[in-house]
Amino acid sequence: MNQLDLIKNKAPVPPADNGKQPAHEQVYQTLRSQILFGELVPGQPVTIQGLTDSLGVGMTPVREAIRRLISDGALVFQGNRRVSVPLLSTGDIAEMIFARISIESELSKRATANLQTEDIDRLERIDRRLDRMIADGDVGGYLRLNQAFHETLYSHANAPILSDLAERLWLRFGPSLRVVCGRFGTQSLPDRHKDIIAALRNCDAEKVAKATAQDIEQGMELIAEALTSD
Amino acid sequence: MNQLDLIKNKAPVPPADNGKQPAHEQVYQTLRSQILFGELVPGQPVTIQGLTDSLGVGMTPVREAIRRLISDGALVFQGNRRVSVPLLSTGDIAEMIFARISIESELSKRATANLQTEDIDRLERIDRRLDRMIADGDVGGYLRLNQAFHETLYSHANAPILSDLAERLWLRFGPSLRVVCGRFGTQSLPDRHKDIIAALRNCDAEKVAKATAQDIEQGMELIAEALTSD
DNA sequence: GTGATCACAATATGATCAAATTCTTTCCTG
DNA sequence: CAGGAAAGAATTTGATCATATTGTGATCAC
Repeated sequence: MNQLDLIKNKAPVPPADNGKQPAHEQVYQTLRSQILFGELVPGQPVTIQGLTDSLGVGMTPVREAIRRLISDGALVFQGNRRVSVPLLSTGDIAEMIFARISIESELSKRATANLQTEDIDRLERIDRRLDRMIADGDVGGYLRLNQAFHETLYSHANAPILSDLAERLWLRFGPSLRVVCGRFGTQSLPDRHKDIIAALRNCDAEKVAKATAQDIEQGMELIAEALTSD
Repeated sequence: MNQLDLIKNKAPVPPADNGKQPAHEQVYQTLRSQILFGELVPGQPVTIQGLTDSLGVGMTPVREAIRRLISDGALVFQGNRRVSVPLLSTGDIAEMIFARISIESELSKRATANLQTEDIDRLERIDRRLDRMIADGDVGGYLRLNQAFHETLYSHANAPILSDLAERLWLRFGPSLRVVCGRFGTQSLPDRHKDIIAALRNCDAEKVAKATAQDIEQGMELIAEALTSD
C-alpha cells in the first residue's frame, strides 16, 4: 500500500483562495512582519490581551498566532506564562551562523539553475533599491529589501523544507538585527549581493553559494559584535 | 544601550515548575509523540472535534496544539480548513537528507567533547535495547529508542537552536518512517550506532560526525525507496 | 449532470476561573 | 521618627470552556 492511497478526498480543493484570510492567519502575518522587520524589540513582552485590544480580534486567534510564533522561535515562552521577543546570546548567533550558511548556501546553489535572466534582473533592481535605503539610513526599508532579496532568491530553489528552515532562522534574529542597525546605522552594513548577482549571471552555483555564505557571515558577525559590546 | 536593558521585570519568576502543565501543552506533547512514533499515518486527517472528544479537553487547547504542530511541519493545513498528517515526496526526502546531515553531524561533533564515559555507556545501553527491539520486530519500541539515542546524543551538544531544527525534521518524517517499518519489517534497518559509539570513545569528533551522516543517509534512503516503490 | 439544501466541522467571541504581578499598607527596626 | 521589608489586597493577564456564526462538503431532487 502506498502512502498516497491513504488520502481519502482525492480533490485537495483547488481554490482555497478567498480574498479574506481567517483572523488567526492575519494576526500571525502581522506579528511575523513586525518581528521580521524589527518593529518589536528583543526582550519586549508580548501579551495576549494587549494584542486583542490593539488588533481588535478575540483571544483565540491571538493565542493561535502566538503559539505558532513560539514554535517558530520568533517568540519565547518565559516559563511563568509570559511571552516575549527573544534575546540572543553569542552562542545562539554562532549556531545560527552555522545553520544559515549550511541551509542558505544550498538554497542559493539550487536556485542558480532555475533563475531566468529576468529573475536576476529583478534581484538587481531589489539590490539597487537596497543601496538607496542604506544611503538614506532607512532601517525599515533596508530590512524589508534585504529580506526580499534573499526570499526571492530562495523561492526559486524549489525546496520548501529548506526554505522553511531558513525562514525560521530569519524570524529569530530579525529583532536583534534591527537593534544593530539602530545603533550603528545602515552605513556599516556591507553585503555580498553584487557578488551573488555576478555569479548568478555566470550560472556558477559554487560561487553563488560561497558569496551567500560570506554575505551571511558578515551580517551575523555584526550582530555578534553588537551583543558583546554592551 | 544593551538589549538586556530592555527587560522590564528583572525577576523572571524562578519556580514555574508546577507538576501540572497547561492543557494545550499536554495536548501538544501527546500529539507530538503520536506523530514522532508513527501512531498517525501519513495522509490521515486530523480534526479538532475528534481530538476534543478523544482527549477530553475543550477546543481552544486543541487548536493551539494543532497550530504549533503545523508550524513544526508535523501537520499540514490543506487549504480548505482541513488538517492532516503530511505525505512526503522524494524531493522532500532529498531536502531532509541534506538538512539532517548538515545539522545533526554538527550536533554530534559538538556533543563529542561534552560526553562523559557514563553518558556513552548510557548510549550503548540504549543501542543494545534497540537491537533487541529490531530482533523482536517491535516497531514502536524501535522508533522510540532510535529517537532516544539521537536525542541523548544531541542533548549534550549545548546547541538549542540546532537541536530545535533537528527536532522539527524528525517530526516531519516520523509518520513515514513508521510506514517503512511496517512494510519492510525492522530486520532491514541497519544503523551506524556502533560506529558512533566507538568514535565517541576515541573522542574523534570527525569520525562521530561521519558515522552520524552515514546513519542518517541509510535511514532516509530507506524511506525514499519505500516511496518510489508504490 | 447541475443546482439547491442539509449536516457537520471550523472559526471566533465573550464569559468565567485561576494565576501572577504590582501596589499598598502595616509593622518592625535602627 | 524614618526607612525598609514583608504581607495582603487589587488589578492585570492567561487558560479554558460554552456558544453563536460562518463556511465547506455531501446529498438529493430535478
